[in-house]
Amino acid sequence: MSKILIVEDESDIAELISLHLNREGHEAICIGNGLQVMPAVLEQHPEIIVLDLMLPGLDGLQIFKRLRADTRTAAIPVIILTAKGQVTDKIAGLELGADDYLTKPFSPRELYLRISAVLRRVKKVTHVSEIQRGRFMLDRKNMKLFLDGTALDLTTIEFKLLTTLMENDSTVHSRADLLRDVWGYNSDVATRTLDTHIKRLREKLGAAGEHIVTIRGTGFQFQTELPASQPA
Amino acid sequence: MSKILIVEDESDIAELISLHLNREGHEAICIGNGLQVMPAVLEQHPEIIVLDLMLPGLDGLQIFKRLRADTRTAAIPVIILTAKGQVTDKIAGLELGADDYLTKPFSPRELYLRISAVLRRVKKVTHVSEIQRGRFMLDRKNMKLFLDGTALDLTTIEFKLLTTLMENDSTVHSRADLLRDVWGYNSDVATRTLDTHIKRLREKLGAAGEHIVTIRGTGFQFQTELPASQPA
DNA sequence: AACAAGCGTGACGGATTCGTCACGGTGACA
DNA sequence: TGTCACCGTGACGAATCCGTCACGCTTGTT
Repeated sequence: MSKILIVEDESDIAELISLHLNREGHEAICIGNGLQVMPAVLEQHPEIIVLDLMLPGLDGLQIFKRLRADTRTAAIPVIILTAKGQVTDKIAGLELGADDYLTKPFSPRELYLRISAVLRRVKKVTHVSEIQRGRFMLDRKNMKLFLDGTALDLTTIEFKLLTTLMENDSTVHSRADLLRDVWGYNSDVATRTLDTHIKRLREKLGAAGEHIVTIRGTGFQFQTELPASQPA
Repeated sequence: MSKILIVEDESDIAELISLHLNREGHEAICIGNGLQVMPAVLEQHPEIIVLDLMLPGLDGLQIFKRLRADTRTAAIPVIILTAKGQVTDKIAGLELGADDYLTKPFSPRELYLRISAVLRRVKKVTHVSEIQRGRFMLDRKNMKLFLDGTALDLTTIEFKLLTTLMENDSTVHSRADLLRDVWGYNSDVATRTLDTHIKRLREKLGAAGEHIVTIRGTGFQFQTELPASQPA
């Protein structure tokens, strides 16, 4: 399905991941040496890079910065692996432009889910500046929402929240996912904050607020097509 | 160069515009009847639509709404023509998702400039979610600016302002242009507001603020490459 | 050199926005 | 049917953001 570059020096971990990804239909390329990353990326054109920060020799952060600094590689999504507790403050300070972030130890399944999420996001989003969903039209460029052709003003957070929901409509976004996508990694917003913003969004959408559906115990979902309502 | 659809019932005006655009290397197609707009757009695939709001029969606003409601035509830039004073409140209320806006009477030259500006914007912007300029990387999707790899937080206006400047770097953006692009048409911000925001931007960029250059008497400009500084 | 227009800058008040909390309602499950 | 986790909602304070103004410097022109 997709080509994935894995930068990881511990060969057993790399192999485990690779095996699992292959089984899921992805093509995994493993690299243990940091110095080979740049050439490998330029040659192989992976769709995603999984980067372990703990590498012998070259620092993982350095690699990451170089990837982001080069025009040819800046757009490639990167998922960062790090040991628990290690360099977390450094990362927080960097506010890294990584697309996701995973702390060891983790299960291959977990990594696979993250990769899927990133792929989903990237493939749908990149190269589309306007999202059309039924009566809704989201204009990223001007940060505006059009409902039946009339413009609605949204705040920054409301816009990001709705964008995230609409990018992948009809899929359930868990609370954790939304918090991560909208607020970022190092966010310590309280539990009810998300609910409050969902509520404000629904308010602004008026009757169309029904398109934002609560999936109890899981999260929220944007439904472009509403199911036929039952008569009272 | 580009195919442009002109919807205008006064044939002399349409011809004048058409002539001028042809001379500038564009292909102009004229339509006088509102009902023919949709089929013409679907057949001809114009890059830009110039739409007169004052049409016999079908209302220009209706046409505009239909264009925006249809997925196949929603992304096409529209420049709206209107007589002075006419329906302005209606338009303000709509906050129309038009790409530009011209009040009659206007010179063909003026329209041409607007068209050029829109084309420039659209061609560069659409389909690119990240802008790379030297040490800067603008991430529209997450509304973040990366300077040498580290993230900077910008407010909504700051982000739009910088985006506008960076989209077309090394070209001078007049104050009027910036006010229009960042604040929108119906904005009544005072003269110094723009200056203040430019200042705040420069502050946040730190030393890199020098990339935002003042063109005295004209406007501002983003220079990706700074000229070699003179020794004191 | 003197003047005027254009621009940079600091300060300030109002408006918006955001996160948090408490409370009540609702659905799921035993 | 009762209990509990989960969710909706209103209110509130703090923080941020934004537009405006006044003042002074700079630039270029006469």
